[in-house]
Amino acid sequence: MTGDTRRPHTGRRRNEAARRAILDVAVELLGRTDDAPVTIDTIAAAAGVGKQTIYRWWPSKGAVLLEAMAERAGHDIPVPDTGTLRGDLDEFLTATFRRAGMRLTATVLRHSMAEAQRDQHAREQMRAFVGARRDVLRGVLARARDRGEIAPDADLDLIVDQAYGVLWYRILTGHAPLGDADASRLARALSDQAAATLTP
Amino acid sequence: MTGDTRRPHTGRRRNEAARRAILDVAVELLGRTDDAPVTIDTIAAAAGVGKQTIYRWWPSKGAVLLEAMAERAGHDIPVPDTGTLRGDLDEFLTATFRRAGMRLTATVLRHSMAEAQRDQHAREQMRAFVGARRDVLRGVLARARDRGEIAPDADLDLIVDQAYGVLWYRILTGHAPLGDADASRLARALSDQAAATLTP
Amino acid sequence: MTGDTRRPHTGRRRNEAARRAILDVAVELLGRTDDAPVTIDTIAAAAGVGKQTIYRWWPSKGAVLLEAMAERAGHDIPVPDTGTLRGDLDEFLTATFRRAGMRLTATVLRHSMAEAQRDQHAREQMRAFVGARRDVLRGVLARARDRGEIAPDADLDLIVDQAYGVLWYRILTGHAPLGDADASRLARALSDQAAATLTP
Amino acid sequence: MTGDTRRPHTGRRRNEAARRAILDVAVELLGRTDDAPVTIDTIAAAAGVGKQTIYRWWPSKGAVLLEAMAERAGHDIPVPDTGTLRGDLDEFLTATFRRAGMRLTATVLRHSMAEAQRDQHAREQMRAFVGARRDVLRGVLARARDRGEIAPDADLDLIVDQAYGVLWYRILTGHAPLGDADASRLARALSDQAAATLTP
DNA sequence: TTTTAATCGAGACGGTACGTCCTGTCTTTCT
DNA sequence: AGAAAGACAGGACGTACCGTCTCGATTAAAA
Repeated sequence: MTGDTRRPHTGRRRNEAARRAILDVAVELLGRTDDAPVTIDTIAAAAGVGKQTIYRWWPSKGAVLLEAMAERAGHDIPVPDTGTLRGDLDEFLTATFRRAGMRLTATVLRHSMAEAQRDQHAREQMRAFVGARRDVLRGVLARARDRGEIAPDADLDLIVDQAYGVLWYRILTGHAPLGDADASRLARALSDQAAATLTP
Repeated sequence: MTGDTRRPHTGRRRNEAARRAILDVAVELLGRTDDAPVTIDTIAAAAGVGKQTIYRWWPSKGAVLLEAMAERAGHDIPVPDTGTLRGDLDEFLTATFRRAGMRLTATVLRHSMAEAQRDQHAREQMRAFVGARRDVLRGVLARARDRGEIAPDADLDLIVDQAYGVLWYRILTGHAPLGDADASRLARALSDQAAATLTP
Repeated sequence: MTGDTRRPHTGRRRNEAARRAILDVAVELLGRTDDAPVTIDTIAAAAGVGKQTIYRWWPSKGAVLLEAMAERAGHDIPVPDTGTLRGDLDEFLTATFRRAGMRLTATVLRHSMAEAQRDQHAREQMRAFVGARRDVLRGVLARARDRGEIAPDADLDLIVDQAYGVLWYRILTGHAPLGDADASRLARALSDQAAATLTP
Repeated sequence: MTGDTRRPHTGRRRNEAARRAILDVAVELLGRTDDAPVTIDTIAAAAGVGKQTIYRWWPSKGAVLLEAMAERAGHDIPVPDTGTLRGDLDEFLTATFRRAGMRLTATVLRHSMAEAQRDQHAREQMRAFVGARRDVLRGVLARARDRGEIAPDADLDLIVDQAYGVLWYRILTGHAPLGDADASRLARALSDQAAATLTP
């Protein structure tokens, strides 16, 4: 194969430090409890960056915010392997709820979801983020199915929705916190639900 | 004894027609699919009303939107009475999902929840709205408990959270529609949860 | 002629106290040095009067302001009679400059003239007020002409304009105060001017 | 030695075309006979400019209007040099009255003076404008003094005040136009005043 | 004495302008 | 070519004011 399509890319290369600063500042500003709205000018100023540098790499404000959110809220929830569905769910939901229950993360998630309702780019990124988290949880359930812990007619997507539904609903309305006990109780209820057969 | 709460109230009285027009227009504009954001100027113009008339009665744009939303989304979901928890839940969730699944209502709910994340007044009104809907569903569960259909240690709040959690989660992320089958399956799962004792 | 078009005018009569309060408050507010604009709401509130009571009797804000101004600034400048033009002018201009030089009056005049540039009613009332003051001064000059103190070809209108021109110019631009010495010097210059014949 | 006042000034530079458009539009709108008040929104729209671009460079509406006025009304009145005070005054006042008597200019002057009564910034700019015009006329008088045409005790400021006083007084009240004959007669009267000694 | 009509204080209303803020683009200079 | 600085067009925000329109209460002449 001779076709070397490598383009030399003349000119200055993207400044990775700026990218980091922008995303870090975005998370920090999004996480503020005071209702001061997060603006591009604020982000640029706090990151010591020109506005154009932001718009060169992201299509809109929402896109920046959502990428910042996804970075923070998506990673480092380990995929558990306790051997039982209930154990796996308990561990996973506890870790997930703990993370989402942190004040900073919760605020970031709240405002990101709000942004996703207005900004098309943010909407798509939220879709991708949510899809990725769902896939992880579905993976846990799929493993349990392979172990025979799950009824063949169980609606796994609904179970995933129940888990993340409780999480987002509480974060967005703030009517109750996300506690460890809630995670455990929910884990038990959902594993029971997954095991139940449809025939009454 | 007639309660003499007579207040003299000198001066012109609030124009009820204007109030209606404002809320109606707000819902109509909120429900538009095109992502043109709903503006106070737009509402005022479309309702044939001065901006000050809006700000005289509502503290912020979000407050208007939330009141309009609550009026539309809260009412006319009947409280069922089939005699069984599962039947009641099925009926209630089916009606609720159907309503929330309507394109107009869903759009209104989405943007209302987004607004509630930025606007303090909207936030409080969303809290009240969500609380009222939860109370209705809790009432259904409480009646079932009186009939002995519910385990004494069941966490009713968590059950309510799952029901509305699934609803909001799907509306906000749009990853799946709210179908009748979903409502029924969820009704069955939740009634089973409620009935289950902790000691398996 | 039998047509008695007298309409008896049943109903409540105009409240003279309210009229006085409105005009007094208008002068007081107009005379404030702080640049807070004088509004109808402010006048009404300070006079303890409803806005409609103002608009029932005056066609616009400017009309109220101008009437208030005219009341204050027009009266009680006595028409002098010293026997000579120079003496009359000195007395009249000194009294006029003293009155117009008072801080309160000056501020009222300034803002009235400004109002007269925007408000049609105010404009007409200013025209009438200015005309009346000019007539008084022209009267002084006419008397002097009857005494033979004035050249036949003197332009009395121009002399009047010079006198009031200096007054308004200084009030409006504030570049110099209106002092007694100015009045006297101007009186002398203008009486000389009136006496001079055109043929050099 | 070249003064090295080099300031790097990074960033986009002020758009001179926008500045011109704003001032031109301001004059044009100020000069309209219909009494529609001149609005910042109107100026911005007619100049094809965002409102912020106006407020970035001028502190208030009045400041824009006054700068536009000063540009139009101040320039191109030549300083005469006929050799005699009377000739100089005649030429200067005739040119000045002609310019101020133009319908457009008169309207602009009227509304500018009105604005200067309410707006602090406009007030200061009016002060500067008036001062500059006075200085020019004082220059004419000073030259005549050097030629020995003026009495040592003449009050030159009062003479200047009479000239501009008549101008503004007529423009603002509109009780008489500014004609060439008025200018000439005033020129003669004022030159006589300047020449007269106090002790006749 | 009752009726009728006009005025009053209070205050909501439609409309318009204000001056601020924010978005996403464009321009300039430097690296 | 990328970056910081910052001006730009556009447009929404929430406030202020104008002049009009109720509302219930008051006051005076007419019936």
